[in-house]
Amino acid sequence: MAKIETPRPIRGTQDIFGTEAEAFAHVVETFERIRKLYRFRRVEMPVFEKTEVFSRSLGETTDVVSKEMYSFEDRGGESLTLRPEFTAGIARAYLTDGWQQYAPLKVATHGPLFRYERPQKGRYRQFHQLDAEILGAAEPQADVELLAMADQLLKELGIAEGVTLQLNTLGDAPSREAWRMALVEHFRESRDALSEDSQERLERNPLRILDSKDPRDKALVHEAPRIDDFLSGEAERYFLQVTEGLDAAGVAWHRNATLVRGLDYYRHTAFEFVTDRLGAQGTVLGGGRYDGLIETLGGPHVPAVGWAAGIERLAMLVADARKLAIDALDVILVVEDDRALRVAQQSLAQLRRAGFSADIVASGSPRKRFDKAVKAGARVILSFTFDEEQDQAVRALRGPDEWVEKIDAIVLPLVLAQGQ
RNA sequence: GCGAUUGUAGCUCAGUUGGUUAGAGCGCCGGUUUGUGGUACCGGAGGUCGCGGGUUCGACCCCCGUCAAUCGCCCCA
Repeated sequence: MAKIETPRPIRGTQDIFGTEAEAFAHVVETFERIRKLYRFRRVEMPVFEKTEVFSRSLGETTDVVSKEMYSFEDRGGESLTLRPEFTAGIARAYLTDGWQQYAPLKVATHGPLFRYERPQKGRYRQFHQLDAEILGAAEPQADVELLAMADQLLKELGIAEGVTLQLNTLGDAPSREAWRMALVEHFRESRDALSEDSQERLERNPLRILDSKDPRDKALVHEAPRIDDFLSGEAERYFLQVTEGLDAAGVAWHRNATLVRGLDYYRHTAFEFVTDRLGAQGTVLGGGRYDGLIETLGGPHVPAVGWAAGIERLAMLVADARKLAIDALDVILVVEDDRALRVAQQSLAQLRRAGFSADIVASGSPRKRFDKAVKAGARVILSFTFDEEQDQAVRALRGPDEWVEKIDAIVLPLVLAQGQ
């Protein structure tokens, strides 16, 4: 007889369980609470979109679009793509669902995203992000508000220590373009001294050379032209207002003039919250301003800012910090004699209805059940045995008096009512 | 796509320079002890040693291939 082979999980997907799942839920719950404090509206977005939603807005040459998208044809022959990020889909909805009427609009969401990449620590093919966006707001105050929210989120998760906010400006479109050309010129001069990867980047995405980890590149990056020398007066003023706003809001930040973002649509403010506690995947939350994005989807000029945070990465930090409350179990029921099973089941149902978290041990060798119950770590152990003389089940409780009292008030009447 | 490391019981791992029938702890199941008890002991189920080739009288061990996981490069949250 042929053995049935168990299907394996898809590479880069995760089955999250136990402490990790609790940490994951804790991150999402904290985010939900905080986004309400900042008055961000909850939105639910589709997990897939027409491929062009992403290919147009992220830039055809970016790695995400050119080699990391899960794209497929549906039965109608249309090219669809599992979302690799939230922003593009939200921008699309802003146009197609008439959200322009609510501008400036603050929205928040979270859920799974998909990128075909080699999995490693803190990086998965199906991963999960929190996301917050402000659409239709050109003021630096919007950037500040978003960053303050991110900062508070990390603090309330108890993981702010060792996480720093790296902040930069990419300038407006003319500033960014002038800087880009100067960078290309600078790196071309010493092209042969660059790493192989960076020689490639020089053609495709020269800004990325700036945050290369290769020591050969680092030397050249050190002497590279800085964005500050290319900022227009307006761009400079904008950045100043952001940093002053952060100072006023009490959000600590560090200028990082070599911080760039991977996607084409970013302008002005760019930022990352970074830690060194997660190996190579140190970015825990990242985003910036994307004033040009909505135009690439055929819409009007709509200034916007947003960020996304990796839930898995946040959850790993939370778990490290052991900030999680263990599952509270109020009462564990033990059926030490199967003749007491009915009363136990009755009690279990009533206790749960009364709001106690409760579980039951009623299988395996009866003489070993009590030990199992003890190991469950409940506040109260409620044991059911059978009295031969009275010919009925009897209960016994152990635990702190106030708990025993409350629980017995529910259980005792059920025991007394047996057989009536 | 590239590199490094690792694949032995449900889990965590031993397994000598290649040598009889591959082990332990935990967990699970059963029994004994105790008898209001987180004890101790005994027993049981569970392995094609990731998969496929090769070398050898003989492979968990050596060689090749392959798959997977982990970590890193790239890229990103």
